[in-house]
Amino acid sequence: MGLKIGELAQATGTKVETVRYYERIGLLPEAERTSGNYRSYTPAHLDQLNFIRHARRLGFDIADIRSLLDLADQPERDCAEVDRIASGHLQAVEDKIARLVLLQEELNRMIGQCRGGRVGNCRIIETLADHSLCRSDHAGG
Amino acid sequence: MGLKIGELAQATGTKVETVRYYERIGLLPEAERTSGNYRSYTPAHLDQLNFIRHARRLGFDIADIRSLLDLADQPERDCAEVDRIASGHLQAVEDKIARLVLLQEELNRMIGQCRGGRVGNCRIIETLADHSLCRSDHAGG
DNA sequence: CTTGACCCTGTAGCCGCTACAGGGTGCATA
DNA sequence: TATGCACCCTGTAGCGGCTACAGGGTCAAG
Ligand SMILES: [Zn+2]
Ligand SMILES: [Zn+2]
Ligand SMILES: [Zn+2]
Ligand SMILES: [Zn+2]
Repeated sequence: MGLKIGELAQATGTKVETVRYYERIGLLPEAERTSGNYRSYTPAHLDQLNFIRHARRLGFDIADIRSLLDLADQPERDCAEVDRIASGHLQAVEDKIARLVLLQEELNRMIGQCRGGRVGNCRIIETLADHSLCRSDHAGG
Repeated sequence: MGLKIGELAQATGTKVETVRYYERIGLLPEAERTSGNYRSYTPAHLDQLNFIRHARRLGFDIADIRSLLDLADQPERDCAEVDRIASGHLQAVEDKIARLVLLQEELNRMIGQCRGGRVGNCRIIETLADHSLCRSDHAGG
């Protein structure tokens, strides 16, 4: 017979609750049940969960993973859509990095201007109170 | 009299609902009410909300902002704690950047290996299915 | 026959908002 | 005076991606 949920979880580095969550949202297909109502997983479940977890570790969101699983199920299709999803995600990652680097620079500047002493004279507090002391926009998003 | 919530929101680039949310969680002090039960904000509220929004735009979480507001209220104190909070946040930002750069590299590799064609031969799908095709750990966290 | 590790369902919480629904207020205009 | 409209009020639920219970059932070992 198949894997119990705990075995599947362990084999994929997932928490048991997360496996159940994936089933609940329809990301992982429902497993057969044993006579005692335990879920019983197949190697196909194992593969799919590994795919999901790997994609998650690469930062794909669940909607993207749904699409990717769907595509992976149609091997005859052109992979342009796969490429589009991956490239879109890469772009999002790059945007995030760019925003974080702006924050990093601004925080470095702020912290570098603090010479110790009292809060009343602290450049960090002053800068937080007044964005015009910032160099970059570190905008919103 | 003071500012209405919509005016305060506009003046600080905040949504009205967000202002009420900050009040609800105790981040922004409660405003006086007019006879018609409208909130009426003072310049002190304006300053504090600007501080909060700026800190948020710099990525500080609400717990940190609470501490920073608390410290800003005690100008005689040593600013070491301020420094500690800001440096801790900077460190978190740098960790995030490092993780995202790993993802970026791995995604770039994946995408670069796709030569078009069918999903059944797509390197992106293959890599998602098998982490051993990855170069880095792009770990968890 | 009991212990203890595992499994089940269902629900609520995390963060930082955002988005209603369903009502009240206040001012301008007809 | 009535009507319209922009704004305000409270309360609650939803987002994503889990995580953490509570309160019960199952199963193998000793
Ligand atoms: Zn300082
Ligand atoms: Zn700034
Ligand atoms: Zn491809
Ligand atoms: Zn990998």
